[in-house]
Amino acid sequence: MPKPTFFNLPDDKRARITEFALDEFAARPYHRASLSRLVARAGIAKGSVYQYFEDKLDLYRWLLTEEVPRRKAEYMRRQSEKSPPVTSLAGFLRAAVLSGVRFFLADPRLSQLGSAISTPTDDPELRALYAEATAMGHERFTQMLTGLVEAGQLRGDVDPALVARIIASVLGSGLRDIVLGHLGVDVFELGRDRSLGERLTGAELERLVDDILGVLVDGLRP
Amino acid sequence: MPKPTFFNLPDDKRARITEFALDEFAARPYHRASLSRLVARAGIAKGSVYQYFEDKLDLYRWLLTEEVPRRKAEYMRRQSEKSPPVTSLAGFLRAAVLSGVRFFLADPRLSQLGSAISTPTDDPELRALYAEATAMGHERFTQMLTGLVEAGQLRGDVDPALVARIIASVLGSGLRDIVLGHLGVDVFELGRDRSLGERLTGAELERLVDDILGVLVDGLRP
DNA sequence: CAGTCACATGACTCTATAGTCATATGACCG
DNA sequence: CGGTCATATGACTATAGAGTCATGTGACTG
Repeated sequence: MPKPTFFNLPDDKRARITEFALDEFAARPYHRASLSRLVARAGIAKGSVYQYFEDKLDLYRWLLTEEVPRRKAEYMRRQSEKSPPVTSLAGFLRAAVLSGVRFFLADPRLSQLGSAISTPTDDPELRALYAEATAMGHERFTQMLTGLVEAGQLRGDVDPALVARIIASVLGSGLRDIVLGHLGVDVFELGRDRSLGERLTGAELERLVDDILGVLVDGLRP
Repeated sequence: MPKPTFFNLPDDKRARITEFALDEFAARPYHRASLSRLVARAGIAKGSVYQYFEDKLDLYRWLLTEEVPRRKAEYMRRQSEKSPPVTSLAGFLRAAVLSGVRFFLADPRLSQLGSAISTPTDDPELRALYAEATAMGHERFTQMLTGLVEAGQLRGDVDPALVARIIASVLGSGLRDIVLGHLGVDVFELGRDRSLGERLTGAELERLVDDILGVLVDGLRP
């Protein structure tokens, strides 16, 4: 947890530091992210970081478990207000896929950071952090699927936890790879130049999502 | 490319160095892997590494583009000799999934290294290396799928390259996550203690694969 | 005005890395 | 035996990172 000093900071200064921290930790894996570079860019002294946070991991943990989820939830809330509630499998998945891609394109930094929790790491401390963050999302997702099975919208002959993992792998890293492959760019390029994401028109996006959904819902059989 | 000196080495010495190099680069992402640790474990001098290779990347590139594919191809060849040739979609996918999981469990080190090519990286040199290695596999896979469409085994209304990506995401990182989630272990734990993989019995494996295939082939609809 | 308190600073320590290089070893040859 | 050539070595250099700490600053207070 950040120290009180961090929250006592003037809003604009705290916001500026947060932005540069998001930049730094989204652009590089944790161990390659550099506090020296962060402070140089943000225009603060090295020692100040340790006035605000316990250490590097404390800063990263705060971004990952507080700041990113807060921003993502806000984004998702705004999205879901625009569209009607869904009950069908296709509707549920369509909403999930579309908002996933849109969030991804809207702020690649955030989803890059968010997706870090599903990458394997050799560092035990990071692993614990990632496991904690992953477990929350996975459990909520499995519950939603169980609801769909009970409503007769989803085949019930397969373990919902397994189905959750399959869908998660397609909609998680899989979706990222598909969109990036379609755009012909790399996550880190996208992070540096957000306008690259605008290459994907609304119509192309719908087409892409419908194709993925078609395969997920109806399978690969002709 | 390794220097001639490396290939002039006595077979057992070269093999020992290769083993420790596989250990080191499988256990840690490239930038966290340490040549100092490698030479300490392998019992050679730091300078010797530079008698054998241009630099760290040269060693890593050799492992990734020569040694790992050679070993994987060997493994796959032995596997396919045991089973009859397949032409149906289900048969094709079943063989792909089963051999994928088995290879994964047989030597987590190799598949860990092999899967590194599909992880995003901020390092341009690594990205070029990974892109080269990925492109080869992806193209071959798309061609096989096109063949299945022509044989009427696979729906043809969706871009084969997209289907290839969906399947690849499920059978690639997705499959890894599913098996690991099922075992309740982590790739790096598995790499350190190979016996963990034996917790998954043959029957459980078949069941798991059939479930994944069922979802892939028939879709999520009840 | 003197004192206190929260915050800011950047030079510094400690540690680890990739890569270098002068020197040594030892097998083989004339 | 003397010399040459491939190979081995580990102390050393250069670089970069996280984290520390003594010192400074400036606003508010009695």
